[in-house]
Amino acid sequence: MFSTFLSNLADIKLITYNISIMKRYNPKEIEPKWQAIWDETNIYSADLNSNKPKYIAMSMFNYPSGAGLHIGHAMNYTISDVKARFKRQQGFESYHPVGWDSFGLPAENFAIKSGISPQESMARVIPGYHKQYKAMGWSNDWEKEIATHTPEYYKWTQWIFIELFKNGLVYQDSRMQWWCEKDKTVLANEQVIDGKCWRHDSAEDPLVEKKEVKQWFFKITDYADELLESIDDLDWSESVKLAQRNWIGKSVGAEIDFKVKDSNESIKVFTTAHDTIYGVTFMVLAPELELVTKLTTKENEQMVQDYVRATERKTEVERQSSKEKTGVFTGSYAINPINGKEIPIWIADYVLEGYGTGAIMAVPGADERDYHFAKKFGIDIIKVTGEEEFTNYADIKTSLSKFKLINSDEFNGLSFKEGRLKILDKLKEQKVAKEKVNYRMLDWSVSRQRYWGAPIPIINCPKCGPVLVPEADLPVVLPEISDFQSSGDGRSALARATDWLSVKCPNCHGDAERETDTLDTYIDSSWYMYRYFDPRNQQVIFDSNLAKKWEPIDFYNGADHATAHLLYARFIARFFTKIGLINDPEPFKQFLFNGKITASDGKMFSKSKGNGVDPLEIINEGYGADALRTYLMFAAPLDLWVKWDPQGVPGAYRFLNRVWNLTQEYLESGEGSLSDDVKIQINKSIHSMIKKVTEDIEANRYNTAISAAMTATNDLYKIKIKHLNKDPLWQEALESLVACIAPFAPHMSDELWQHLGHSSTVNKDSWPKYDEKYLVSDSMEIVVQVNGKVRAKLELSTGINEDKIFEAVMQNPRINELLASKELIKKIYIPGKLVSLVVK
RNA sequence: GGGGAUAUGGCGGAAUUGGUAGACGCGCUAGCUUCAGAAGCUAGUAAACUUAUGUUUGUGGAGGUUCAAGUCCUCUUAUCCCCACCA
Repeated sequence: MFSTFLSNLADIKLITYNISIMKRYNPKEIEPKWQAIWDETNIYSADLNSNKPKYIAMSMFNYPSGAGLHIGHAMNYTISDVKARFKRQQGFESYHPVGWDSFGLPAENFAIKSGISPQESMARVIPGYHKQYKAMGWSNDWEKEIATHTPEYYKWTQWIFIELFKNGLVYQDSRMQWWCEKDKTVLANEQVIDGKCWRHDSAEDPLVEKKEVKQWFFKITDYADELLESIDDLDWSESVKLAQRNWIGKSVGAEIDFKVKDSNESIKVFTTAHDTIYGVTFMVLAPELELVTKLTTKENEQMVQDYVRATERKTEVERQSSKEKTGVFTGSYAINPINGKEIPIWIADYVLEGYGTGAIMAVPGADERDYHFAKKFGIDIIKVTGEEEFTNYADIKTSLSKFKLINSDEFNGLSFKEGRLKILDKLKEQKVAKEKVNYRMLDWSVSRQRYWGAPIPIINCPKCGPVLVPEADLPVVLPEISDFQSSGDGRSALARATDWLSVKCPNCHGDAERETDTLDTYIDSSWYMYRYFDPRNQQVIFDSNLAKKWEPIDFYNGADHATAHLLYARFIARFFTKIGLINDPEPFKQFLFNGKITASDGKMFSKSKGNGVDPLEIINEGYGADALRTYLMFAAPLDLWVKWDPQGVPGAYRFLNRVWNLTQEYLESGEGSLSDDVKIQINKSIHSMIKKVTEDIEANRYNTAISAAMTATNDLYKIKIKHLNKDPLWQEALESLVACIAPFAPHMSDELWQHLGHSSTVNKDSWPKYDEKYLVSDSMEIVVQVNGKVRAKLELSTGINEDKIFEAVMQNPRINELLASKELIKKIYIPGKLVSLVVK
């Protein structure tokens, strides 16, 4: 498709039209030329100490893989690049940073297979990206490039671990963790998707398992409330804000102790409906709880053990897919603190270890799941709420307070609301309950049994236990090794790096060993935006004053990582704020969750399917980066998914070509001047374009910004047929047009800007201003509707008053005809727009 | 099961927030140019009817509010996304 067109393009005959003598648009020539000039002049290097107002726009940084740049990257980084360029042209000190999220599993897996170390593959792969990023025309500041796998960077990732530790936000715990047999590593909950590892989720991949592992945790739950509450004020895509709220999953309720009969044990439960406590007819523990063994009686031991084992073998998917309730009785009873009733204690897999306390008070009279369980096992069901008479359905929906408690002794007749307060008071008096807020979000497990990450700065001493590496000894450099396979005992390949492993305890100076776990790579990406403010600092993580000047990130975008990454980054920012490094607890002022690009059939692009579109191929074929960029930004609103249209890039190319040719024709036009009439037309067209493009880029409506530039180009084409000459207004019009498309097509714009006589670049301080006075015209079109239907359009002068307008309407022959022998009941005038007449 | 979003020509999508539906682009049609193709330029392109000025219908479906509804309200259908035995 492309090749037919382009082979022709290449040997285009210079005989058509009158462009024979003028330069033709050839991206293959001008794009590398300008990329070299930008490189030499360093024009995209931001002066962080500048007095200009600052602006920083960035997309989520890239994981460098052998596959190189794909069309999804082209989408993401062009979005932030357009924003950065727009602001740069507007006179901001605009910073479009670049970096590499270069730690992580793919490079390590590749190393295991190939024997090529991750350090080496990064050294090979990253320079390739440099070329590709430049070929796309992205205005990155290469002087401040960072990569998370360099000791200069991960020294500070380790430093963050130490600071969090010193502030009581790090702890070690043994947990049953998801374990990926293929990667030989534990996984965070969010890395388990449909029961499989997020990196191994195809049909033939194994399901994840649970394994007990000692791990380090960050106490992100300490910040749960703050993180939740401040979501409201963020200028972020709504879907992402919602995902964050759900992820944190706050619920307000109570924690209640149930004593176990004939035992010193008690069962703590979390409930949001303590008002139903009179309806509790049994307790359920998650099978994994330690308490289960203690509460199981001799007679039930075998049955319980069998059930627990069966549950362990079940995957999360199996547990969730079967709605049929299963469970066994432990043989023990608990005492309901509100009325002293004995209630049987069961275990069942519908209660999850990880949520709340892992135990529930079951109220089959109120909860559907408990109801099904009770039905199946013949347990009592007590109804504890009754309804008042309702006159309509809406009342039931809107007013829970109309439900009254029943079967609840002294609380009978109270509404839910009152019952909640009074029942809780009574339980609190007995000291068996307290208000409790529960979160779905758990603490952040940061240990990974992998090689290719930042080593955890901990030394395990047989005498002193885990001891922090002293700050002066940072970074704990990842040793270069040759066998990257996990040690197989659950530890990373680092366990075999014996020289590196043995070390003296900083505390007692006895023999000790380094921690062999590395840090979750999400930590690397949770603070990188701040390192951009001071990427070469060896003394501190970053200059706090610079960070305070440049925070927050004004514009951030990405098509993935809507929950984990953004939540972790917000957590770290809050911590940085607490320790005084920065002032703003929110790292990203604006976040755009942009759509992805798929193949024409709506399926994801993938190498294996062979349906990929290579951005560089399109550039090299002759359409150029400018046309590709313009198409990607024009195809749809940024938050929608785009289906790749093979005709899209040629279409964008055609538009750029029109702008190019128009400029060339102007440059070759003769002396002359324009009539006032034509001047009004040109001014109106150009100034409304400037207004629309300015507002639309600001509001992330790139597609309509580009269409406004197209409309103006079309207008100018119509005018130029008869009125093209060297009048200064033509110069001004073309400069405005070129400047307005520069964020999308920066190479061509710089070339044309030069043709138009500028020695400076269009990419700085060139944004045109519009003047409202050109947008108003002295006539207006008034639409006349009769009974809601458009029947006439009148061209009237703007100064005319309402009476005169109606007069003009009535004089219109067509309207006259329609009103004949009808009675005019109502007339409405919407200023400057329309007249609506109602007749009978 | 819960929550959210979307639905407009042959296609991607516009629509000043209740005021001329279909901007802009793709595709298609015709004309010019060309040996020819491609590119370029000009014009047309929601549907049906009409010689024509025009008329009627039309924003997933059914109702409603209004002088006026793609936009607001009620119900409904389909698609997509997120969360999911969350106590």
